[in-house]
This record gives sequence, C-alpha cells and structure tokens, in this order.
Amino acid sequence: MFCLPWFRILRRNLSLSFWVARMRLSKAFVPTLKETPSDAAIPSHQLMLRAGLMRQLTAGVYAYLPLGYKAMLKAMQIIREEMDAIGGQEFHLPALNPEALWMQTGRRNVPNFILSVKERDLVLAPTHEEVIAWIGANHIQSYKDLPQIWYQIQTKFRNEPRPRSGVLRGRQFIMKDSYSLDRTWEELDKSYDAHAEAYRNIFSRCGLKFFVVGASSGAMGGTGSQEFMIESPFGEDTVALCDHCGYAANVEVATSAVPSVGRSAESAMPKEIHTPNVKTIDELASFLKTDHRQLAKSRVYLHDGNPVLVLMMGNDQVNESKLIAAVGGGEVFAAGEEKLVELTGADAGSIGPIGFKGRIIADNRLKDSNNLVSGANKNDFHIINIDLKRDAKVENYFDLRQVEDKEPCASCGKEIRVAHAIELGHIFKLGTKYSEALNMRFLDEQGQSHPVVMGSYGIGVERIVACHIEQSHDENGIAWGKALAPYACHLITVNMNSKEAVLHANQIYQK
RNA sequence: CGGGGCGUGGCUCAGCCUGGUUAGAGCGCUUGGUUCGGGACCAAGAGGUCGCGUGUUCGAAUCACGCCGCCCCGACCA
Repeated sequence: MFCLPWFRILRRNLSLSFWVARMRLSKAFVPTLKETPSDAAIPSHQLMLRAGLMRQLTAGVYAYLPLGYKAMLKAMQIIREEMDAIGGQEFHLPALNPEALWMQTGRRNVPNFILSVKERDLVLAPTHEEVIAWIGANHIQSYKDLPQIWYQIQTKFRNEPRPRSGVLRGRQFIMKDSYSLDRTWEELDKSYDAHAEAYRNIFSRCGLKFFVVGASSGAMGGTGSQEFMIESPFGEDTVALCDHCGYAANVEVATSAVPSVGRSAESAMPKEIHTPNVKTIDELASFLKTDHRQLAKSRVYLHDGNPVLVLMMGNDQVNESKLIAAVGGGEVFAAGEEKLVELTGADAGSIGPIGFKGRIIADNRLKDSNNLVSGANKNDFHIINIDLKRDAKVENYFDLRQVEDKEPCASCGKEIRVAHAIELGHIFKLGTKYSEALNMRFLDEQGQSHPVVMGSYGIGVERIVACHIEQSHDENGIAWGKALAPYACHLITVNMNSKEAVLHANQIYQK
C-alpha cells in the first residue's frame, strides 16, 4: 500500500504561495515527532516541535528549521509590506552595541534586561531606541529631515529570568521594531495612528483573531500605548474585555464602573475598638457585622524608599501599575513584615491612616467617605467612624484598584470579562526621553532647537506563528492558514505504480 | 531569585525506594522479506559516558553530598 508518512500533522489548506518554492518531501528536512516532548506544555510549543518547525537549543533559544523558518519568513514579508506601505524604511541595525551607549540612557543596568558579552564592553541589543537615536543624533539636523519611520526585522536578545511557553518568551527572538521620528506630539500622533493601522493590517493578513487594548507604557516612558493581543489561557497578560461594547484594556490600566462608597450625612466621632485576632477584611466584616463598603484596607508601599500608605475599599486589590503612575513613576515595593512594624507599630491587618507618618493616598472609590473602619496602627485594634475629610490627611485620590471579572463595564455598564492574552505587538508614544538622552535634536523654521519626538513599535515575529497555531490546531495538528503555511500546496501522487500518474505528477511539479 | 519536578539510545518512558548477571520497553532508524487505495506485517540489526563530579561500598543508573541543565508555579516581564 501507499503508506502515508506521519507528517500528516503538516497537512491541509492548499493554496498558492507568494513565493515559488518547491521541494520534494522525500528530500525535505522535516523531522517530525510522534510523541509530545515532555518539555512542551502548550499547544503551539508542542506542535512546533512535533511538526518539525524548530528545535530548542537551550532555555529560551530555538533553532528554526526550514519549515518553521518559511512560516516566519511569510509573516516577516507581510510585516515588511505593511511597514513599507506607511512609508517605513527598512534598516538592519547591529545586535552588538557598545555598552557605553546604554549607559547614556540609563538602561544598561535595568534588571533582567540586557545580555552582555564577556570579552568586550559590548552588549547584545534588547531593542534599538539607543541605536536609532544615535543615528538620528548624527544625521537629523533640520525639521526638513522629519518625519521618518525607520524599521528593521532583527534578532533581539534579552536576559529573561525565566523563558517559557516555547517561543512566546525567549532569550533570543526575532522582532520587527520601528521608530517614528517627528517634530511635534501632534505629528507623533499621526505616526502612531499609521502604525496602529499597519498593525491591524498585518495581524488580519496573518489570519489572527486579535484585539487592541489600552496599555501602560511602563518603564519605557511616554504618554500612551496600546497592545495587540490574542486571547489565550496561556497568555501572560491579563486584560479586561467587554463583549458588549468592545471595551478592551490591559488590567494594568483597565477601569470598571464599580460604585464608590460615597458619604453619609452624619459623620460620627472616631472611636478605637478592640478587635482581637481580626487580621483580614473578611474577619473584620464578620466581627463588626458590616459589609466591605465601610472598610478601608491599608497597604503600605515603599516608593523609592519612602513610605506611602494606600487606602483601598474592602478587599479591592491594589494595582501596582496604577500605583506607580499615581506616585509619579519610580519603583514601588510592598513593605515587608518588619518594615511594617517599624513604620506603623503594628502588623498587617491593624494598619490604618490615622497617625500614619508618611504620604497617604486613597482609591477613588473611597473619595471623601466617612464612617469608615480601618486599622489603629496598634495590633488588635481598629478605629471606627473615620471621616477621610476630617480625620485623615489623604493627599490625593487616584484610580488604584485592579478590576475584577464580571464587574460593570466603564463604558457601557454591562458585564466585563477578565481574560488572559498573548501580546503580539505593542505601540508606544515615547516622546523625547531617548532623543534628549542621546541629543537627537533638530532646528525648526525659526532656528530653534528641539528634541525629536519618538514613537516605538514592536511585533514579535515568532509570536505571530505561535499564536496562529494556538488559534488554529486540532488533535491532528496544525491547521495552517494560507497566509503563513510553509508550503501552499502538497502534491500527492496516489498511485506511484502508474507510470502515467507519476509522469503527470512530475509535470505538475515542474510547473 | 523563592517553591516544586525532572535528567536512562532520536522521542516517550520503565528500572532507582529495598545497590549485585551482557541496562529494558514502545515508537523511530537500518537491512532483508512479505504486503500494496487510507497512519502495514515478519525477521534480523545499529544505537546508551544511565547529566557531571566527589564520596560511601567488595560492587553504584540505584545511596550521600556538590555542581550543571531543563520544565512548571511564583517574583519579574521596557
């Protein structure tokens, strides 16, 4: 019989490729695996190994085999076409960078970021803002030189503490990164919007079911950013989605329409009460037979070493991304047990705003509320009837809470969903952080010097392929869409004993 | 970096607890034969520093210690 080889896992979806590559399967290097390698935990990782797309060399580093590289090349070609369509110019920047360049922007010592070379003062570039700004600083002189969109598709290196999920988080990966250089923030908006549109086109053409979320710009600096995501239980990001109105945001910035506590007419006088063995908000609620809305939880953080007390309603969780934004950037750590006693005189569970020495900020939900219960900064004691306007020196109110599943949507009021997602691309309005650090400036019409306004935009090439597989596979293997399929067409001669059939098949093959 | 797990032919794993013949199985691979329209069968083979090192012992894949590597959870994630 004609024995079907086991690589049926590669099967399906025949169509013509944009490039004419032919290969006889008998000569192709496609090492398939019958069993799932024990190291692979998620479908895309398992199938990329089993289908012979790639092999792992070491943690977070993969060798792409011909079949896998073909799929990646197809994704790269789509990216290239769409980047060119918005006026992007392709570069190939060096992966080896002088360490000194990264010292200038202060990013050399960002934790878990840069991999370096032992023998020289060189580092492996994790991204290319610095090199772009270096080129721009040397060659952009006049407003007439702007705007520019510069991009490349290049291997990046990062000192990932824990690579995982196959190709989704590696130490070495291929990324399309682009950078817009503009004169003004308004023009940056245009470059940014052009990228957003290009990204939509790219992911659509790749056949991905994706969505866009508002995101935090985090330590990159800048004023705005969006992420392009696919929903997946294996994603490392958490997003809030509204299936009714389309609201979508990373939980780092997501809001919901939870009601605030408000203020009652009478503000009773504060009183210390004995609350033995009451450590949690739930215990406090049942001890006092009240609901969470009257309880103000205190969390103490150290912001660049200075204590900040954060008041939250009931069991609302502090969202540290929002907290960082609220306190004006920098680093934030939750204070440890010993530090809590040192700062407040009490353990976690009995800490409160009254008598706290340091900044106090509170979540919007508690704005101007009264008759609240919080810790007394004395173990086993709480204070009731706290009026935040009268009794506590709350410096300011911010949105500090983490949204939860099933809360009402901030824009339509219906139920939101909190889900995991994989980030495919991220676009940032960077601003002038890097252009100032590296002195990339231009002269305007009046001869005034200004820093170039930058945007930065990334796409993970491997993630496109892996996400496609996550979204398109079954028990038989990968169901390739035609956009990324390594080969468009699989020509099978059913009866190799028929000279006529073989001849015919070969004729078709030659075409 | 904290917690957990694992490391035995290309892949998946057994053996280890209760040290003792030439270290096993399935899949894959090679050769020969059979089969021949839906993931073949029979037979014979090749292939292993049992992650590395030190130690305990007459004797270590098996026990102890150290190291390395990989995976998962967490922290982190520009």
